[in-house]
Amino acid sequence: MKNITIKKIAELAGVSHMTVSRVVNRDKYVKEETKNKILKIIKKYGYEPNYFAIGLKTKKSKTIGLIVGDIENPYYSRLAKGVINVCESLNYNVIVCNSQYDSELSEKYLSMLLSKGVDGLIISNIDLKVETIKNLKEKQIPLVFTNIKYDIGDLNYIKADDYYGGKLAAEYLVRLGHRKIYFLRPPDVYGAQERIDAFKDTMTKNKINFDDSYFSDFIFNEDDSYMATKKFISKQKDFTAIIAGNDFIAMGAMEAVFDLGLEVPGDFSIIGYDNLKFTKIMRVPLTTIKQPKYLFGKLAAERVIELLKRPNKINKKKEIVIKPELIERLSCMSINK
Amino acid sequence: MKNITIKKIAELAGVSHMTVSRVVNRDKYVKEETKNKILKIIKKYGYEPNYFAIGLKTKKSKTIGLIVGDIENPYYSRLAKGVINVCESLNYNVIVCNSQYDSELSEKYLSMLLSKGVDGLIISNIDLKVETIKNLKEKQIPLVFTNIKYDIGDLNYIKADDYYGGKLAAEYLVRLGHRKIYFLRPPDVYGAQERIDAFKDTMTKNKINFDDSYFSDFIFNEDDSYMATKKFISKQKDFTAIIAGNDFIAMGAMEAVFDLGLEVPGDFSIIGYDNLKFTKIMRVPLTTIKQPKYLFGKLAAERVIELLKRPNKINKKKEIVIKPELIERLSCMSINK
DNA sequence: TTGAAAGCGCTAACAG
DNA sequence: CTGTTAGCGCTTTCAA
Repeated sequence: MKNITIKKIAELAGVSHMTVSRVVNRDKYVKEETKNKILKIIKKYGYEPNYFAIGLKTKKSKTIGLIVGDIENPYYSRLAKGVINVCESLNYNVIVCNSQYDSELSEKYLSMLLSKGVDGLIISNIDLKVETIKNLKEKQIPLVFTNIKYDIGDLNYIKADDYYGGKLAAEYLVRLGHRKIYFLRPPDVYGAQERIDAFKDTMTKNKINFDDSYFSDFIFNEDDSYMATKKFISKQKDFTAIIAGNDFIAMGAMEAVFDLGLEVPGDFSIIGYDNLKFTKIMRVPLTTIKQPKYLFGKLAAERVIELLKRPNKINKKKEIVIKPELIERLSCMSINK
Repeated sequence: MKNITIKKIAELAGVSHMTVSRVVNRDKYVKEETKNKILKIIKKYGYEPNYFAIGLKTKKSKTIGLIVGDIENPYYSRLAKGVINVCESLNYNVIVCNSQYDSELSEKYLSMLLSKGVDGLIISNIDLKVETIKNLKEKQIPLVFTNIKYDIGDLNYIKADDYYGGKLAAEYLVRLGHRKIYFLRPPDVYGAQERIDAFKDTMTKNKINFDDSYFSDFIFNEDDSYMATKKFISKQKDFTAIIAGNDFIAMGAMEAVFDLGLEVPGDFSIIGYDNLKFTKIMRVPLTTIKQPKYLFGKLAAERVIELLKRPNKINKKKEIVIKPELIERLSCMSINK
């Protein structure tokens, strides 16, 4: 019943297995008549070519590997959707690995993916060892990074213009008259530093003083953010605005402000980052910076598949940069007199 | 440089490739000395056994297939995280397919997964043809369904007690004194009907009249819900509560109520379903029914891997039922005098 | 404890 | 247009 092989089909059709192979692979050199006959038998017995045998010969898996930080985070799940939808429409499957932001785990999953012969790799915001990347390059495997950057030449990137995004947020608050702006730092992901740089540059350009006390430690989730916000507010009373490293951080910050009996945006203007879905239905709809996450995934998938179809391009660098966008809602207000 | 095979390692070590195979597979019948020598060479040349060759012989892929409705939906992404984390910790990878709630696509992805020789399958809330399921059963492939049910015996399920969940919601509102409760119906996923039944039973038991006008059409997302809510409120003025089929539906409903200049819970009590993360930071923190989504994924993965290790159990039915839980927040109020 | 032989199911290369 | 041969890289079986 099971395991119908190409040979059995050939036998049943009274031809050699090669003729069957040709039919399966749509080779044109098969007589119409023989072809139809074989097709009928294939259908009747539900023959499916053996994936491993094909892989063994062709070294192709029709599978793409995707490593993300945390698939539950809407940022990644939307990106993953972009990747999966594109891949599936082109008859590739995607193995999703959840690194939990752990770079050792990332390395482990990477080697699992490699050993499964994935045809291409999309690595999202994960920090790998430079040595690992170099190995990957040597292996000539199509490789696209999203929102991360390495000091190695000729890699493929899909990334947001984070400096620009950071500037968008900082300039907006400054324009609203804010001078003392607290920065709740996101984890040390790619882009974080550029956004901090943009903040500092904006402050400097506008002749606003600031120092290290304007920056929190790394904040990993909304609970961290809640604590950090309560802490800084209790210490310093003259801040009027908060830049949150991402929307979850903004969420925690907003909760903290409310729990202290203060108002958003009355006492604190808050701006987030990412424009996750929930931001528009928050207690105070959140002003934030929009990142096209689905697009990151889609472009990354398209690029990786292009690369695997044209191996000569693999070592050509390509960088696609996407501009983020300010989404104004109600969590920021002007304090200009 | 590339493609170091077992034979090359054998040659380098001056043994047969079988001895290398034994070392790789931790067979004990290898002299300590030879073993170490081979291990050293393996490490030196970075030898990795070829996945396809192994698969061709063993028919095992160390891969699990997961089909979800929409990976971007927090319900599925959290479930997927449960699946992925468990699988990865046991050295399985997972191919994630995004069916977009389309049952034809689901069938297509299913056959892609099958042709890739996945060792097991987790199918989440997706409606497949009964015939397809039967085929799957014949193939003896480990198979676990989450939150869906078929009229075929001896299948493996991980599911929530949806009747109980529905009852929880309905009884809660009735207890608060509500009599005219509008039901915003979720898409026709598994469990939806049981929750509606629970609602009807609760109403009947409490001698509360209701009819078809108490139920909306199927609602697929927050925008649908927004429209549907505006519509029913404009028509009927005496409803005091809304049961939303899921939290996104509740989100749309709440927006609509506010946009009509009405209050939650003052004019309408709203209860959601799922307890997604964002519900606690909504404009009015949402009372909802908690479903342990990570647990669904975790249990499904554990079960599927158990099954593939004990093939004799594959056709034994097992149903794990999880009780949902009421999470009281601020979106419902008592109207008892 | 080790090795030789066979073969998993397919495709590439060539011959007819 | 069709068939033969060889071999991808490994494991299973059996023999030594």
